[in-house]
Amino acid sequence: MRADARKNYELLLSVAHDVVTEHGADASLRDIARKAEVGLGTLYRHFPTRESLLEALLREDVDALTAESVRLEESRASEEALIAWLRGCVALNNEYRGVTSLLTAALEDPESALYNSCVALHDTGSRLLARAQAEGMARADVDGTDLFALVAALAWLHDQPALAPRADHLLGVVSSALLTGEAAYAVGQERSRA
Amino acid sequence: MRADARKNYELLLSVAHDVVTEHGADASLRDIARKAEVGLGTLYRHFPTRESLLEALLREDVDALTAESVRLEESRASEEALIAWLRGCVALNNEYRGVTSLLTAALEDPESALYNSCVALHDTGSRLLARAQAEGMARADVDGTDLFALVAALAWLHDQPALAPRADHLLGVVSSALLTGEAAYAVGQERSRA
DNA sequence: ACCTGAACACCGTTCAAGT
DNA sequence: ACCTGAACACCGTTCAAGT
Repeated sequence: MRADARKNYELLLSVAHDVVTEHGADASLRDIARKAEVGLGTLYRHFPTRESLLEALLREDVDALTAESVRLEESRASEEALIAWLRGCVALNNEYRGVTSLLTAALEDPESALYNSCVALHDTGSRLLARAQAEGMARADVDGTDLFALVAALAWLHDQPALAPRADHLLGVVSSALLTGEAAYAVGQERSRA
Repeated sequence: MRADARKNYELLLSVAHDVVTEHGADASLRDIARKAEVGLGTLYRHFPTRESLLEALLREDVDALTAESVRLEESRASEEALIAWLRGCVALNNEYRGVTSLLTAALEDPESALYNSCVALHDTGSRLLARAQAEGMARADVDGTDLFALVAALAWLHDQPALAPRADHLLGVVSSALLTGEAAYAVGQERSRA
């Protein structure tokens, strides 16, 4: 990439971070180009779709969560690891407002720039879920897509001003549904101590 | 209301029903006016906001669900009534795509045309929840807003093409989290017989 | 190679002018 | 009273013209 192009790319990404933080994932692309003092075509050249821009904004976080999940799988009890990952994945979705619908839509669109990130999250969660199920700590009638859906639903709640205050509490409620008897009890205890 | 105005009102509502069914709650208002062969200002005169249009589209359903809840409260066991209402409320939210975010946003905006419908649903659910809790059939650490949030989250899942196939199953998972020991077991049995 | 911004086809919303 | 549609200020997306 030419030096001037690289500079524009970095600048756009930095401005996009600010604008998307303020206005959410459906922020005006025109606005981003304007604030970066760059032609609208330059934005489209570097980020041909809204998804590709968000992919660039989220990539680091997705990689970090993936790496974290490896650590969780090695060092924590399966039910603890599963819930910790769930919290992390919800937090990732809440990095920017409105990202959850985009990420969810990408799950069945291999052409989407967010597809790989999506699948990475889906598969990471699936593995932690499968381990917890193998140990009898998570209910057997949910699969990786169910887990993805629950994460998305909880993240969506956080984006709704009227419901955001309850989102964290409901994460606990849903977690307890995900885990089986003893494990659910333990999470409940943890939560009531907090 | 003058006869010609009434005719336009009914026509707009009928066209809006079709267009919103096809394109969801964020359908183009221009498109609705165009298809009704009516000036754009006429649409705005009858429905000053998008919310007021959706309110008119949903009113009957909200009333029906409210009436149904009275019957449920009188004739069914508290845990059964709660879950039946939850299913009904999710179904109402899924009448048109994208209605859930509007309904949720209205919950804390008394100026919204959807505010009354929203509060009606919230309070109806709260009453059924309180009864189930009083009988020890529902967990005590959720309130009416939590219930509303769970309904909204489940309805939102139904709007996501990638997750819609799991929405009904997850309704069962969430229901089991809502109910306490014996009641949750009963719902589980019901579901595995289905 | 890369950048620019006008052009096109859409929105939501308002409001002066008509009947 | 009620209706109409032009006008305004925005979008996303494309692409000919420039450097």
